[in-house]
Amino acid sequence: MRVTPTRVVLADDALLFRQAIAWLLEQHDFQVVGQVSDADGLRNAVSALRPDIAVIDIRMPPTGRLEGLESAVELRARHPDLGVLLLSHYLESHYLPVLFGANARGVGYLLKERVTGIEAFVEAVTRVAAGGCVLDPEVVDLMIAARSRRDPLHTLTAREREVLALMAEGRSNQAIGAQLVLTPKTVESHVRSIFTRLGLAPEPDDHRRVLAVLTYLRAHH
Amino acid sequence: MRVTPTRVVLADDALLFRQAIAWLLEQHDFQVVGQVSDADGLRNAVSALRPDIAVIDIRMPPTGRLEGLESAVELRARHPDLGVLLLSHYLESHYLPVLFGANARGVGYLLKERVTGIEAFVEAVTRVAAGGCVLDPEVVDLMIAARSRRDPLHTLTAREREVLALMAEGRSNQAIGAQLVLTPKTVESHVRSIFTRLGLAPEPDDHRRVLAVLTYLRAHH
DNA sequence: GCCAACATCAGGGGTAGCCCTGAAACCGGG
DNA sequence: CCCGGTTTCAGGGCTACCCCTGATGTTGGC
Repeated sequence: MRVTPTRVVLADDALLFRQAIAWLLEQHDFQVVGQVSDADGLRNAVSALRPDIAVIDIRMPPTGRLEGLESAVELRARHPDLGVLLLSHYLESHYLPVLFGANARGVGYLLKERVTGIEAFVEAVTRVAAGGCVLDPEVVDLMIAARSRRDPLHTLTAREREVLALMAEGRSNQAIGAQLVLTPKTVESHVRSIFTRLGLAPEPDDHRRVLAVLTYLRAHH
Repeated sequence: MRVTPTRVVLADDALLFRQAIAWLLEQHDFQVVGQVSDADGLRNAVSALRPDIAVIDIRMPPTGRLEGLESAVELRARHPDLGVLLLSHYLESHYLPVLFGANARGVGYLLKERVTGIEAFVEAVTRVAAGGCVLDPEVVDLMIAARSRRDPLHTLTAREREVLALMAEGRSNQAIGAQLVLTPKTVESHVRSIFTRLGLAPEPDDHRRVLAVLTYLRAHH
């Protein structure tokens, strides 16, 4: 009952891997309309063939550049309806925000070694081609981490922000407790909670109280 | 052999004192071209008579205003070559920075009760009229105190600033020692020295490490 | 109504960061 | 040449700040 099969363009500089994926996809009723090995080819193929989805391998270290990611960003801007599924060995965090831009429709990012099975991969291609969003859990973790890096104070509770504000004024735990009417133990409890929430693990080289104050000051310009 | 005597304008609301100073200066080959008793008179006299120097008494508490000081600031801005010698009973610290502004050429500030002798006073008038700078030692003390309040880091040694810079990055004493090749004990020694130099007494309500970091950050915008 | 998150606090323990004194080496200036 | 300031460090002590677990009451959402 399939009227038109999903049209796929494959981008990968490794011929073998490309062929393998193409064969795999065609076994699952996809139509691989083009295979390219570099960013220019990808651009041209998408413009000429108008596929439903581009499956792009980001092959970077140590040889290649980030051209896969860069052209992915470009493609999403130029072809809003195009699905883009990225495959990578590593997690390239730098381009994630710009890649998703405003919306996360028709985009995917999978880590190769974490794709458990063929079914999961095919499922991902289908979902992305249909405008869905498929992200490796690790990618999700990293993005929320990045968000909380942008405004780490939003992860704190109101009370914790009060305590941190006083810490940032150079007050001692004793003084904080006196001002907020808390026992010293409770102040310590809040301080500990602040540390963990700000992602400040107890490194021997860090003075976490100062680091917490610094993040607080940065968030308040 | 004096071609033109130094031309002086005297400003003081007390007639007796004014006359006494005028007589004293004329005994020492100065030419007192004008005597005034208020700020307006001073302004007009300087504009009309173009003296080399204005000797101004700041007569304030409890009656008068700070008009002497204010007009002194104004005069220095309007007449860059005019010497201005201020006489005061008290030390008025508030106007000192704005009084000196960019340069301290042709300006003087003496405390009456600390003028030891007539020779010293005459010498001061001469120096200021010639574009020099005469300041009571107490004034100097107060200015450097103000400067060290404005930039407390200048009171630190080079090594202490290195340590404080690392503290301001949230590093622990251990990490600081490792980076600067110091034993932990030496780091502690520097930290203690930084505290005392920044005037951070061991108050139970203060977290001095944070306070030291804050002053460091303030000094670096 | 229950569960999760928050806020409060206690008990009990470790140690980094602080205190003080003292001392040695160096260096520049009166 | 000695003297004050800087830099380096040790010994010895104290406690504020940190860790962990666990308990209680409150709140808000499903």
